[in-house]
Parts: sequence; structure tokens; C-alpha cells
Amino acid sequence: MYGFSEIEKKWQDRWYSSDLFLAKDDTSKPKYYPLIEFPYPSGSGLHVGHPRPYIALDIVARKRRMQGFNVLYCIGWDAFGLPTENYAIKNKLHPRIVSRGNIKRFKAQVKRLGISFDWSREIDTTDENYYKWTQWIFLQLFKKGLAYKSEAMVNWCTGCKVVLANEEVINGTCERCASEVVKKQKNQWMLRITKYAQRLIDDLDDVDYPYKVKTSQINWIGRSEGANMQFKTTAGDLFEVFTTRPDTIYGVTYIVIAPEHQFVQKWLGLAENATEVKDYVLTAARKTDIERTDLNKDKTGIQIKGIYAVNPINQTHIPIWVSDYVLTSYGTGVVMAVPAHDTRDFEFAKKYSLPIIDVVSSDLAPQEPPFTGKDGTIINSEMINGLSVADAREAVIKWLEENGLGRRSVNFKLRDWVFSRQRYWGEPIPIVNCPRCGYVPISESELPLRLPDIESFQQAETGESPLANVKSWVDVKCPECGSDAQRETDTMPQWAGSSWYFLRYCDPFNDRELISQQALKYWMPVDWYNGGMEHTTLHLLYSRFWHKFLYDIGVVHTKEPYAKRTSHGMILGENNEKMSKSRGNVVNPDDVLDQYGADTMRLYEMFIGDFESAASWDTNSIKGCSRFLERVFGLPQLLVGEQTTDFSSKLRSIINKTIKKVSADIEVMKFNTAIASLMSLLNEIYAVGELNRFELKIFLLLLCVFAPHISEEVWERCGFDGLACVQSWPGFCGADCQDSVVEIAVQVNGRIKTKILLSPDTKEEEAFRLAKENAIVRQAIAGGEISKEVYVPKSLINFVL
RNA sequence: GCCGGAAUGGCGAAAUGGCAGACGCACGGGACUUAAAAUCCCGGGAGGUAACACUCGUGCCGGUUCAAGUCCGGCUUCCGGCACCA
Repeated sequence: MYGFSEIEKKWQDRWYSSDLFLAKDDTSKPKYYPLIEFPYPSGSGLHVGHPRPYIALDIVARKRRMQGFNVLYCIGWDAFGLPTENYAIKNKLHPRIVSRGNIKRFKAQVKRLGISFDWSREIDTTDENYYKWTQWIFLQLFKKGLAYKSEAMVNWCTGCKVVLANEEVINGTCERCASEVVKKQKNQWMLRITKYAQRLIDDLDDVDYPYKVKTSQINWIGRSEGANMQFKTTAGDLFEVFTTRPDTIYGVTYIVIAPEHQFVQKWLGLAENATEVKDYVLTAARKTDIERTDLNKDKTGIQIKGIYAVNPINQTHIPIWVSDYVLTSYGTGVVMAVPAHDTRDFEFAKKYSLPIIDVVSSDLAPQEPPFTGKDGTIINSEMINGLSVADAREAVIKWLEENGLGRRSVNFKLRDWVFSRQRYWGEPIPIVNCPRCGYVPISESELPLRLPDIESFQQAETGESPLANVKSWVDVKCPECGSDAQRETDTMPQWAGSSWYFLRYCDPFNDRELISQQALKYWMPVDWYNGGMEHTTLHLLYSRFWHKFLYDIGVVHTKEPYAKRTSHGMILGENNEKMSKSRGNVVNPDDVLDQYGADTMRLYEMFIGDFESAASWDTNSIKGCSRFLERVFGLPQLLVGEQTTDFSSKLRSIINKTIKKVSADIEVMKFNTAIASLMSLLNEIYAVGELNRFELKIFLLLLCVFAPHISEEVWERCGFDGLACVQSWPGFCGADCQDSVVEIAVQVNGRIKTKILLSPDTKEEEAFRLAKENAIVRQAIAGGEISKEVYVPKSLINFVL
């Protein structure tokens, strides 16, 4: 074994004690800004999945430096969050202590990998000099009316007696204790992300994201076009529904309203069966999320008897039902049911024997309704009979608008972002609640609003934030009127600090502004952002929203924060399952590093398979990468000749081809095949048995982005000048990629018969002539007549008989 | 149900429509060794043959093409995400 532990230590010491990887605010050079998602420093330390993206973009960053770019490649810590706080509570420690310890451990682990991070720009979201600006952004959102407090339904864990974020609810149960989660009304801070819904869709056209990321964001935002339509009731009042199918207006046979809808209370007074309806509403409220959203369960509901809705187009009286399959939070909370053309309405209508009127006929319609397709002709619909679905839709919308009974409208699935947590370990929300003035922002000059140091982080039974107990912190004078007021005691969610951190890397120590204009204009946007698919509809969407807001108020100059996004596949355990402590299949990078070293681990993580797909860890396969590096270490023994600036004839072509392949593969994240081609080259060098100093140099330059320590070591031992990582990335000569003879497959009727050697620039007739001279070919075509001859230069010949 | 992705040796995987299985693991044989480990060399899709030849082979069925893992149409299975969004 080559002495990787000493070698790697030596080079890491040299790199990190010099300014080699520091980004320079040098605007004369072109910049490059690759970004990885900064980690949440959990208590369990790094597992082998964490470094996969770090290594991948390190390869890109190192290559860019060699290509003459000024590179900004950073890491930091997304350190606020629940697991840290829970651990602190359990072990009676301060979350800050826990967090510091975790960061220390993560940092030591990451440093062992030899990633070319600019450690001078390390950031920590829990640092008051950082969260000062997170709070500042919140204040701007508040001032623009995009942060507001409102009564909202939140997730309440019946076990922990605490409010949970949506992302902490797994299939209707608590992520931590697995108890049932119910909905509870609570006063919450919200961010108006819905105001940006359309732009979050539209501006995806301007960025280079994978198709699947764009489509998931679009689906999540969930834009639907349709119409809002007014219905009167027999009691004389008015309500609105949202529908995507105004063309089916004649097929409406009943109305369904969500149990929580305020109109239910209003209509109760008129209902003949008020008691039963009330019971139904109560039962629905008591249901857990699982019960409520289980699609397999039977739909339930109850008619409000004694009151009817009137179809605006034909004055038909139709019954009004209450059912919990209708959501309050989407559209108007009231639905016009068209059982003939909607699966849910159909199911409900069948169960309660409600009428079903077909209004769209189509050859594509199944035997049994409902037909939900849109290729059809309207029937049973007086005014619009015979029209296509699309035309009928336009006709009905026009009619609604002309008669003041409705309008064209768009709805989004996206909801406003519940932005408060009843927790200690987060950014305090910089708002004061004044009995006279309402919610008042604190002055920007008072930022950061520091988290007070407290003893107990345990939440109250009521689920109030632990900060509520700190009277000395809570009680303040109103910044507006000076009367006694109280601070907001909720804190921000973990997603706050990560929504803008990439801006701070550009200018991490600025205490006057979030980022200087100069740094902003030079470094932004992020050129290449790699992260996990799991953040597509969370962090990635949230940070795009914040960035657009900052753009609107003139803080940043680009509409989008990230020019290009890619995502890595997960590294699974040896049993093909997601790595987790409970499954007992976690591989600790420290063990791999101890046994094989950083270069082998880096190489293996990139060689394991397609970067964008999941891959299972295989302890055995690491050996292949280790063997490869052993052989690299032995390369100087094959050196022949003195200084030269040219290739030997034996290796000229393969080295040029390898330069070409490695260069191209890195750009499209095909690290596995880039490494495979380096392995092939090494095999060839050993087969040839010798190489010159120029060739060795090139080999090391290609390798040094993947396995930097060993490359520098061999570089130094061979007496090459300077450091490998500051040399220019090798170019290749197209002509030199050419072999002097190439093997051509000769097929007869598409079946390969033999192979012949030809010069790569052999002309067609010449190639056919030479092929036919071959004895095997001659025999194969004997007795047949050639009807077609195909020649693909450098590849094959096909004779069709 | 909807959206996205995948299916190729014993395993991880490669293949701008052009020789399927590069590269690596594991395995088998050989060399070195007292022996083992390490290292080096050789081998390998399946059937078939004494050996060739030949036949079959990239989830299934069809199509386009001189030529299909790759393109087109229709399925199946698996993985990931979303899900009563009217």
C-alpha cells in the first residue's frame, strides 16, 4: 500500500494553509460559482452519502480553476433545527453547544476528503451575524405585506402535544413518535409564496434544470384554469364555486361544501336536519389526517335539507351536501358536482343515489361513467349542444361574464408557507405585538434580534414556544407607540436560513448589507447548483421565491438564483435500502478513509455508477479503485527518456482520446465513465510498458481533479514544477485522436462475418474492394447477389445480398 | 389515479441508430510462494461443436431500417414523488 495517510495529510496541510482555493474578488478573471447544498450538521455525523455531491462539484471546481476561472466553492452549516433541539432537551444541553459539537465533527470529516472548499467563507445560519440578515429579509417581506399572521390549520401531534411542520408529518403520523396528527386552528406567521406562483412557473423557462425538477415544481404549484361561477340558493344568498369544467354546467346535479366552510354554519339555521349536519361537521373535524385523506375509504356526506342551490344557466334546483372530500383550502371550498364526468363526484352520487346527467358524448367514453376526457361533444345542454368541449368552455365563460354570474379564473395548489415554529432553536421573528398598534416590526438597527440564553428548552403543554417563558425578553415597549408590548415568541423554520445562503458566500463578512453590489454583480448567479431531489418542492422552491422577492425590492439583480441545477442519486446501503441508523446499514466515511484513504474513497464514490441515479454501497468494489491508485503510484517506474513536450507514438492516440473523453464526461457528470477511461489508459500504459515524462504529466493532470492527493505526490516525486492543481487543464488535438489503422467489422446481411484493418480515411469503393478480397467475406457472399453496400467509416461494412 | 425514472452477464454498470457487455467487483485457471495474502498473466452471455461453423440473446408484443439496447406504437414489472386540488 502506498502511504496514503501521510500523503493525504501532507497535501491537505499545504492546501488549507495556503490561499490556493480561496476565491479572489478579482474581477479581471472570469468567475465560476459551483454550489452544493450545505449540510444540516446532525448528531450522527457524516455518512458516505453526504460527500457524493461535494466530490462531484469539487471535480468541476478543480477543473474550472485549471481552465483559468476564479472559482467560488464554499460550504457552511444549516444548523438551526429540530433534531438538534430535541437532542439538547434530552441531554440537558444548550442547543448551541450541541450544534457547535456537530459542526466540529462534520468539518473534520469533510476536511479529510480534500475538497477544494474556500474555508475562509464558511457560514453558519445560527451565527447572529448571519441570522441578522435572515431577519432583515423577513422584515422586508413583512413591510411588503408578504409576511402576515393568520389563523391557520396546523398539524398537531397528539403524542408530543406540539405543532409540527408539514414536512415532519409522515403519512399523517408524527415523524418522531408516530402518534396521530390532527388539524388544529392556530395563529401562524405565513409567507405569501402564492403571490409568486405564476412567476415560479414562468421563469423555469430561463434556467437549465432537469426536466423532472421542472415538472415536479410545476405540478406542485399546480396551476388549473377554469372559471368561478355564482350560484344562488333558495334562501336568497350567493356562493361561488371554482370549476375547471365550465362546459359541464348542465351536468351539475348537486353541490358539495367542505364541512369547515363558514356557509355551513349559516345554512344550519335553515336546515331541517340541523342536528345531523352539526354531528357530521363535528365528526369530520375529529378525523385525523390519515382518515381524512385515505382514498380507499368510502366517501361520506350529508345533505342540508330544506335549502337548495339554483343552477345559474337553467334555474334547476339542486341539493346541497356537506362532505369532507371537499377541501376548504382550495378554490372556494364549494364544488359543483358533475358525477357523469368526475370520478369523485360519480362515486359520491352512486353511494347517495344522486342523479347523473351525461353532458359529454364521446367514442372514447367507457361503458360505465364517468367519462373524464375532453375529446367529446356536448349533449343535453340546451345553449351549447353540439359544441366541442373546448368551444363549450369558452361559450360558457363568455355567458357567465356577460351576465355577471362568474369569470374566467386560475387556481393554484400551492399554499402560503407556514413560517412559524413554536421552538427555541431558530431565528427569532423580529416582530413586536402591541395591543394598540398590532404587529410592529422592530427597527432594522436593532438587528440581530438575538436568541436569549435560557435554561429550559422544553415546550409548554400548550405547544407554545419556550421563548414565551422568558419574560425579560418577551416584554418590550412598542417601537411605534411606546406602550407595553410583547415580542413574537415563535421562531422561523429551518428553511429560512437556507433560502439565501448562496448570496452570503459571495460576501460573508459584510456587516452593512446583506451582500455588496460589487460581489453580487461579479459572482451571481450560481453557475451550477447540485442537490437532492427531495428539496425540489421545498428548499429549491422556497429559495427561488425569496430570490424573486429580493429581486423585486432591488437587492439582487437576477430573477433566478441558479443558472443550472443537477441532482445526485442517493447512496444506499449494501442491502439496497436507504442508509439509516435504524436499518443498521450506515457506512461511516471515517472507516473508509482509515482503510483506503481519501483518494480511493473519492474515486469510488464517483465510479459507483451513474451520478444521477441511486447506487448501493459495495465494500468489495472499493478495492478496484484502490488497486488503480496503487498502479498509478507505480507509474514513475515506467518513465523513460528525458524532458520532452511530445507524445510517444504508442500512446499519442489513446492519451488524446482520454483527454477528450474525461473533459467531456466531467461536464455532463459522467464521472464513472471518465474514471473508466483513465483506468483503460493506465492498463494500456502498463501493456506498453513505458511512458515519457510528458505523458505522465498529462495523466496526472487528468487524474488530479478526481484523486488530488496522490496526483500531487507523484507530481512532486517526479520533480515536475509547482503543483499539479494550478497547471492548465490539458487540451487535445483532434487529429491526434486518430489511429493509423482501425478495425472494421464486415457484415453480410447484418451479421458480422469478420474484421479487417483499414486506414481510417479509406474511401468507400476502396473499402468495399478490400473487404471483398477477404477470404471469409468472399465465401459468405458467394452465390448471392449484392443489392446494397453500406460503409460506415471507422466502423463497419455491410453487404446486403 | 397523476407525474417522473428504470428494466442489459453472478454483481455495479458501458454503448452520437453501426462489432452488446467498455471499466470495475466477484469467480475460474496459471505464475510467484514452503504456504497463504498481495501482485502479475489468462479466461469468461447462453446454447451448440472435438474445435470451428452456426443459433439465440438488452422486461414483453409488434413496427420502421441494410442495421434497433437505442427510434415508433402497444403492454408488463419495479423504484421515487404527489395525491379527494373539483
